[in-house]
Amino acid sequence: MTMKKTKGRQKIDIKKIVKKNDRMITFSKRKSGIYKKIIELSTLCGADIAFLVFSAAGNPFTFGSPSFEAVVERFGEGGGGGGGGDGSRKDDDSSPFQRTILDAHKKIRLNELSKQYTSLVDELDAEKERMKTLPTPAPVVETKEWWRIEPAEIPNDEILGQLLYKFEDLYENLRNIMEQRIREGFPSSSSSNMNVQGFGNGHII
Amino acid sequence: MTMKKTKGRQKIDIKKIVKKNDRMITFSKRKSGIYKKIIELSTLCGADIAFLVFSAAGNPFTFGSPSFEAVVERFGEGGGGGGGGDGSRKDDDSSPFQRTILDAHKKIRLNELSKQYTSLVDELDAEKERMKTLPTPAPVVETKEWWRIEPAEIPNDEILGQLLYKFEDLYENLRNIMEQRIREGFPSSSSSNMNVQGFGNGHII
DNA sequence: CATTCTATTGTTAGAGA
DNA sequence: CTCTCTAACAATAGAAT
Repeated sequence: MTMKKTKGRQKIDIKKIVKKNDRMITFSKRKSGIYKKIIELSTLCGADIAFLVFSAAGNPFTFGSPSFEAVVERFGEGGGGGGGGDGSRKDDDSSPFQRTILDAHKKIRLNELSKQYTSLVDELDAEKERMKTLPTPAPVVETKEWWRIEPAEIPNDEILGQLLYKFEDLYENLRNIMEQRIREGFPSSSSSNMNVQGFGNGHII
Repeated sequence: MTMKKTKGRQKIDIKKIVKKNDRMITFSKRKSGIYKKIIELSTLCGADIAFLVFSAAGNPFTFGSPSFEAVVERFGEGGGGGGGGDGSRKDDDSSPFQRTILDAHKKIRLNELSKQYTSLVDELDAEKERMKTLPTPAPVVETKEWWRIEPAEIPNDEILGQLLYKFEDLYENLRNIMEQRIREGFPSSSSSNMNVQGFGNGHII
């Protein structure tokens, strides 16, 4: 007789998968499926997309088109967000948008934070480039939990020293930047025109 | 004769849809499709997801589970990001993760920025609540482009005055907070343990 | 931009590597 | 967690609202 090779796709209820292994498999496959959908939507419609997901185990994954960071930055630059932004598991692009004054502030604030983040990333990228030119390039420490770097994981003290120096240098740099920004003060809302360009349109470094 | 009611789904190439109207329709439908996929992935696997998309027209839409903002905040709290983070239209969760020192810095920074953003949002939410209790609740200004609020759109000068006062008050508040944080200084990397908890685990306000 | 209808294409559950 | 295979399910192009 002709046995079917597989049972084929089975209908499942949309509720938490109990078996850990099955859950991980589904997570991996469906995440890939969404990535594909994102690429398709971006390509077909010329949309910019950022996607961020934490697995049940707490591992983060980011994906974006044209790139995760570029889209997040664009969000900060004045694209604005959806509506209330409080809804749990609910679409927040109600139409017409409830763009309240509160939202305006959130955007202005996020814009500034994003700018700071962007310039820091640029600085770090430059630093990364400089370190590449070192005679003995420092081996990269690979840890799943970056905030728990054990001393034993650092190959040798020389490299550790180099890294610590770089860290302190960068912190110093950032501190100076923030102090300068505060001395300059924030623009006050003396006009109803709250264009974000008032915060400066270039990198702060 | 029995004419088919529709042509059914047609195969299409994944390239930019030329006809503007068709593109908008596809954008709307596929965006909804991805929202559904996100809810399913979140429910099935217990994952937290944030999704952000800009339409070709530049309109932003956010979606998330359990909520867009909660997931972004979690990202800042130490979840860390994917790998290199530079790839255009490419998955950045290469395995094993290339969690470089650069990434660690980006996360620490993002963590702090996110904290500031979160506390500002909290403050604004509280402010929003207080304004609700006013005798004459201020009508909300609805504009698609929040950064271009024309004076004519403000119902009357009394409400405008109220709003401007609130804005300046909030800016003042934030300025003080940032100055205080800078006086306290940032933790230096004197230890290899760079746990983000060093930045404080509560709101800064 | 959002929705509905239907035929058709695309995605994926289960099992195994 | 990732990847392959196959038979079912599920998403969606096109047209119209």
